[in-house]
Amino acid sequence: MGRAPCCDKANVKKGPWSPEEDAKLKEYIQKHGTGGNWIALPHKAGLKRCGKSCRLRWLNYLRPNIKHGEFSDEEDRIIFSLFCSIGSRWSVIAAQLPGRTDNDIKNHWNTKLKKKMMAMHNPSVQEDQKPHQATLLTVLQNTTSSSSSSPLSFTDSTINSYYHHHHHHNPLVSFTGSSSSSSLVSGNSSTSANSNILDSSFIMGPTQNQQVLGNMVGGEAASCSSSVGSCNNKQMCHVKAELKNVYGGGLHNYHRGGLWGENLLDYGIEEIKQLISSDSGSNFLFDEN
DNA sequence: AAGTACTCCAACCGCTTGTAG
DNA sequence: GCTACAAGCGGTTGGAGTACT
Repeated sequence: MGRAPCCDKANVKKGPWSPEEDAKLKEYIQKHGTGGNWIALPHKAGLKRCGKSCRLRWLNYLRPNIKHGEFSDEEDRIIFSLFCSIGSRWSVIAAQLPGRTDNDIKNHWNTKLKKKMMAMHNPSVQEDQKPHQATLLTVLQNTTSSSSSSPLSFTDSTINSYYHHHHHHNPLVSFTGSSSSSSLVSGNSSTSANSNILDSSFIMGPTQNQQVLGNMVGGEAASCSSSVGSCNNKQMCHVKAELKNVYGGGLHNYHRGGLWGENLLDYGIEEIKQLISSDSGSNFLFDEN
């Protein structure tokens, strides 16, 4: 059986795009748009390419306002922060970074940020160890104990200012803390003691509904180690449902009765710290298994 | 200078999701 | 509700470029 091919592979060119092909595709789309049908587009545009290939080329390279080149520290911070919140949902992360594509961010993560994170997580860690093996907790701890000049250190003001400036709403990472201490969670001993729990856990809201904030794509319990796309666990489905809320219903619907039982925006940074470092036996640290 | 190892990124593959009929 | 198809997505790969020995 198997899946039917999306196009006639025999008559389709593969590999790098030539400048001529780029020009054809760009010209066609600028004139006629995509028409909502990528499958038919290459034929109409006179290209011997798969529709998927055209779509990818357009979205990742030819589309106007695409930003190429170095990622700024601020972008790094945002990517890192969102990764901690929702995992490898590159398209969602890309939506928060105007001009960046999911592919771009994914590549950037895999080639740069992953290593930075591993270095922070454990300087002696082997290169081939997957970033998934780091926990949200350790990341946060490292993050917060780093100097503010670190590319991977966050400030609530940094993130807030970014979103206020660009998007008004940040559904996934919003801190209302006014403290300049720049930490989401303090790296205190109580959190350290819970690291093993967090290794295979999701961070849960303080309420009993046990909805998922998001996972750190970590650990076997999460079973999302290699592919979120193919991950069929219910946590991921839940994240997707929440994201749907975010983008479909807006921020205010997102947290209400959702992740935290109330709007996360209503929490100050200190309260968030408390939530995270609170009683290890509570539902806050909830091991799915 | 030549060979090898490593890095980066464009592009591909195949699975999931959305939707029209 | 079911099926088929297209779009979207995320993981993976291949090759070009660069660094190292």
